[in-house]
Order: sequence, then C-alpha cells, then structure tokens
Amino acid sequence: MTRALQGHPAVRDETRRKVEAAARRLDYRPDHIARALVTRTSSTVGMLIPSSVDSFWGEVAAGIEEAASEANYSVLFANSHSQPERERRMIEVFLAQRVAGIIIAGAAGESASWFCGEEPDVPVVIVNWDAAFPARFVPIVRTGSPQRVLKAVRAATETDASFSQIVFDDLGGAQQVVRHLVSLGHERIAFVGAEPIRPSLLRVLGFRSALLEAGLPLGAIVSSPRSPEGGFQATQDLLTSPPDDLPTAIVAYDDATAIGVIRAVHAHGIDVPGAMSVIGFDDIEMAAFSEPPLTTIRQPRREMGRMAMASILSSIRGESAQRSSVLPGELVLRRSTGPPPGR
Amino acid sequence: MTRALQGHPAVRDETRRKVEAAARRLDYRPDHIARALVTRTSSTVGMLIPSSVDSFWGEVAAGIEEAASEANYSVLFANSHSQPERERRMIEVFLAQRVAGIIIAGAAGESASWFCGEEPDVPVVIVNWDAAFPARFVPIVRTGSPQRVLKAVRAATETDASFSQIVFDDLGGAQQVVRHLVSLGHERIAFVGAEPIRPSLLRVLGFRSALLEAGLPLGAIVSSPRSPEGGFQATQDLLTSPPDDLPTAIVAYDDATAIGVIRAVHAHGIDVPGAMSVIGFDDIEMAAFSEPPLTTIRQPRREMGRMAMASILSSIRGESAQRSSVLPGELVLRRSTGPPPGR
DNA sequence: TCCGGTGGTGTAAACGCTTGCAGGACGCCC
DNA sequence: GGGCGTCCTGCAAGCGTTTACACCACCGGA
Repeated sequence: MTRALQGHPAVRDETRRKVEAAARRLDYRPDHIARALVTRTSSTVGMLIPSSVDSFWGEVAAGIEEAASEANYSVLFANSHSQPERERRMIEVFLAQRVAGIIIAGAAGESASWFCGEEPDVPVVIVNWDAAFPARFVPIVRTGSPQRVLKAVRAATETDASFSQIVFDDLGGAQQVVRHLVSLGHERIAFVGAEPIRPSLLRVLGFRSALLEAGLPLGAIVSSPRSPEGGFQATQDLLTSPPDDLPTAIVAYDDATAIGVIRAVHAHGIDVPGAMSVIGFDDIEMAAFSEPPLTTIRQPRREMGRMAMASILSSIRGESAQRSSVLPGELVLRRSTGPPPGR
Repeated sequence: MTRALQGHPAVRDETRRKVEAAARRLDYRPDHIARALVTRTSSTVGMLIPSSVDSFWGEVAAGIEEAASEANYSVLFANSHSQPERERRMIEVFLAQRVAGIIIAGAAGESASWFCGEEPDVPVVIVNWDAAFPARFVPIVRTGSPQRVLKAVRAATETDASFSQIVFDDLGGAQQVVRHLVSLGHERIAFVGAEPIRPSLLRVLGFRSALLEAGLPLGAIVSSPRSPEGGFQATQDLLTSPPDDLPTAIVAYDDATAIGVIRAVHAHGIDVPGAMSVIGFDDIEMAAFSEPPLTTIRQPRREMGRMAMASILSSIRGESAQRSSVLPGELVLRRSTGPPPGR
C-alpha cells in the first residue's frame, strides 16, 4: 500500500488512486521517523554556525536552508558560539539524530579529527574554517617568509579525505584590497585587526604579499579583537605615530572592525576618504550604512551555504564531490576609499 | 541493559557501571530516531523564522536554541520568508518529522487554524504575529475610534486554546516613544512607515493614543515599506510640506525605516537631532552605528525566544502554560532625539 | 493443454529502542 | 526449612516504515 504513495512503478493506476483517496481521507502523513529508522538515514542535515545573531552566518544559513529545502531535506540548527567544545557536543547530538550530513560553518575546531573522532560516518563539510592558532602565530605571519607561513596555515587546517571545505579566498581578497589602494596611489598602508585565527592570518599574508608585489614597504600591522571597539582602540594607538609615519590607508580585518577604525579616524579629526582611506572585508549589512559607506570585499555568503549543502548531497549520492572550494571575493566600491591626500 | 544508561532507579550500581563501561568501549550512541519511534515524540522542535539573514530574527532564534539546548532539545529550522504558504508547508514538514512543538516567529499566517488545520497535535507558539491585514485597514487605523480598531486588530490575531503567543507590546512601545518626544517638548510629530500588518497598526494606534493623551494634534501618518529605501522615499514626500506644517520629530515604524528617514532629512540639509528628532523601533544592531546613533525601543528578542521555548516545554509537560505574554520594550536613548528647535 | 514469464499485490522481517511483565536470587519471618 | 516479599534482570512485543520475497492471475508461445 505504501508503495502506491511513493510512486513505485509496479502499481496499477487504479490501485494507486484508491490508496491515495484513502490516505487523504485519513489525512495520513508518512512518518519520517519510522522511515529513518529502517533506512538508517534521515533526510535531515545538521548545521552548526557560530552565531545566528550575526547576519553573515545568517545568510550562510539561509543558503544552506534554501538548498536543503529544495532537495526536501530539513536542517537541524545549533549555534557553536565559536567554542570548539560546543561544536563537538552538538555534532554528537547531530550524530545521535542520525543526520545525513553535517555542515560546520565558521569551524573553530582545530582539525578534522577534532570534530568526529576518527572517521565520521556521515559527510562533513566546513564553511570557512576559523580555527584559532596559538597567539605566537601573529608575529610569525608578520615576519616569516610568506611561503613558509602559508604552508603552516594550510597544514594546520588540512582536511582529510572525509571532509569537504567551502572557504573564502582570504588571501586573494586581501590582495585585491591592497591592489585597489595601490591603484589609487596609496603608498603607506596599515592593517588593523590581526588575530591568531586562520582567516586573519591569511588576510595579513595577502596584505604583505600584495605590498611586496607593488614594491611598497610593509605598513603597520596592528592586532585587535574583530569588533568596532577593537578597531577603534587599535586605531587610536596607530594614530599616535609621528605624522610622517601615518598611513594614508587602513585595511581592516573585517567590516565591523572597519567601522571602529572610521570612528577613531573621525575622532582624530581626519576625513574619510579625503585624508584617510579605510577598507573592510565581508560586506556585512552595516557596511552600506556606515558614514561614509564602506568599500569592502564581498563574500558570496549565500552561495557558500548552497555549495555546502550541494556538497553534502553529492556525498550522499556517492559521487565523491570536489573536496575543497576556495571562493573569490568581489570588490565593492563605496565611498570610504579614495586617492591619498595630495594627489 | 538500556535501562542502566537512562538512570533507571531499579538498577544496581555495579551493573550500571558495567553497562556503562561496555557502552563506552563500543562507543554506543543511543539512537534518537528509534527512541522517537517508540515514544511517539521526539526531542526536537520546529522553528520557523521569516529570515535568518535578519539579525532580529537571528537573535530570537538564538534565544530559542539556547533554551532548547539547555533542555536537551534540538531545533529544526526553516525560513518562511514571511510567506504564509511557505509557513504552512514547513509546518507540514515539521509535523512529519514528529517534532514535539512548533515555534512560529514573525507569523504571517492569518489565524490559528491557518497553520495546522483544526487542532494541532503538538504545542504551537507564535513569537510576534506579523499577520498582514487588508490594505484598507491603514486608513481605518488612522481615523477610527481607537477602541474599535484595537478590538479589530486583536480579534484578527486571536489565538485559540491550543496556541500560545509571545508578542512585543507594540502599542505600549509607540506610546513610550511619543511620551519621550513630548517630554522633550515636541508638538508636531509624524509617523513614517505605516503598513497593513499587525505590529504596524498597533504602533500607529499607540502613536495616536499617546498624542491624544498629551493633548496634541495628530501628526502626519505616512505609509511606506519598512526599509531604508521606504523610509527615505516617504520622508522625501513628507518634507515637501509647507515649512510651518513640518513636524519637529518623526517616529519611524522600525530602525531600518528610521535610517532611511535620517538620510532623507540630512539630504534636505536638516540636522538630526538639532532641527529634527528621529526615533526608531526594535534596536537592531545597526541602530547603534547610524549617524547619529538612533534612539529607539528595544525588543527583548532573546528573551522572547527563550520564553517561546519555555512555553513549548511546559506544554509538553502538560502544564497548561500561560497562553499569551505581551513583553514591554525598553527606551534606548541615543543621539537622534533632542529638544525641538527653539527650545 | 501446459508451462514459463510477467506484472501486480500481499506478507513478514527488520530497523533500535521502550516498557510491561515474567521470573530468578536472595533474605527474612514464621 | 518453606513461603513470601523485595530487588533486580531478561525477555518480548510493538512503534511505522522499507524491502525482499512469495504468490497469484493472466497471457502468449510451444
């Protein structure tokens, strides 16, 4: 009987119709739970994001949910708050729920095996690996040979065969940003918001390499938490340099930091972008509404979510999907960048 | 054997320990699916929000997830995009997943029976009912007797016995807002962003009643979509009034609209708050970062999420929970409001 | 006429758990 | 020492599906 409802080929039309009529009459709803029990896999995926309050992750989540919904999958959701222990715990819960796959966004765990012990029995995909590094990494990234640093960062977030990664091209994004500033004529460029997490290290690295490529000296690299307050404080410090050493442009780790940077620059009576260009990263919602609106690099957030879900689905179907995608950003020109003063 | 792991009272400690050891050795993970099949209820709730990209709903979701996680519940998540049909479809999916309860945030459906046919077999709670009304409601709200309007709005989103509601006190919030402006000395106050949805109608009503209470004439009430663009356009129109009729303060439907309002006011060369006060609603993240930072009414978003989950849990436990909570907002004073010019 | 094949339908086992019940071990009282 | 109550443990049914397989009717070819 139940065959009739699933569109099994070997069921006469007449029978199917009768069954369907009866089903409707009793308003029968097939039980996903029972089905999952016998098929030993559910049509549910687990989604872990750092914080649903953050519209960045909210949009990644929206991409995941869209793609899942189109494929008739449901998504279980939890916030990790970027805490590796919480990540592990929620993954445990997902596994007990017999999810068909797990998407870890903004992964804070240190390595593949961190998440699921040895070999996870479901496909796992990571969207933007934000793993923390020991703080001693920051100075190394500032001074070490780029090749060595890159190798270290990559190695530390290496994915084993059972994992996929959908990550943003932090390194390339930072290069785009610097090239944009260089093309405007800037020669003294600082970086604000270095932190010992993977994307920050890669952005610093991209910053350095693009400067090198342009034949410009390495500007200041200031560490700070990634928040408006962090950017504000760090920039206050930066602006105490003697006037001749002051940069004419500041690359912020992300848009939130950039907003703090602009506030601090304004607080010193310096015009943006007249006397100081500021550029962000991510293109969060607020970027378009800051004063002045922020030039930034847009991450294809929704697309990243969709790709993550697509990767899960193809793993489920047994196609061994592309292990790792690095998505390029897009420079969004707004009004926080311009030529340096005196050009 | 399985009793040992659940902490059944009638199990000797020694036995329990042996069982636990064995469980650990085989890394046994109890299967939620099988358990759900036999107990006929899962430890999963369905959560429907309009959009996870919106940090407002993101925070409601965070509150729900927190409370769920503390109670060892998982949450299935979907975006409704404020489309009633999608709401209904996702609820259907949740029901097939045998969720223990459903939380509908920003409900767009028209009535209780919209969601689940007659009698849902699981507890349902609504967080902020944003149901749309026929457009003809807007003029009625502007001119009808307040009591009659209020009754109509309430009746239209009445909850039947099987539903709970956790809603923000839109009416009271609007009154607070107006009282604040009146206390600053404003006498000509306009409202921008009226729309035929429940919270907007209630805010307009609160606006009117507080004006009445203060013995002030009813200011302009301008309709517009709730977005910066909507607020911008509507305010452009508003500012074409003859100078004597211009308001000295504008109450926006929400913060997003308020940001557009400020932009338009600035575009007319009018200072905020020097020559025009602007006040928003909701206290979204951007409110603190607008220029000038926005005075607004904060909704206790996270708390609303937690309460929704708590309501589900108490329904599950059979305690017939409080049917409906109306949560008050909190006035957040920032720098977009001040005394009217000439005071 | 009989037999093999085919297309449709009924049946039962299994998925991993919960739970009620039978029953074993043991100590205590009479 | 036997009966009985008290603890604890083992057993088996059943939750609502899927799926493999048995089976039946029917048709066409030998």
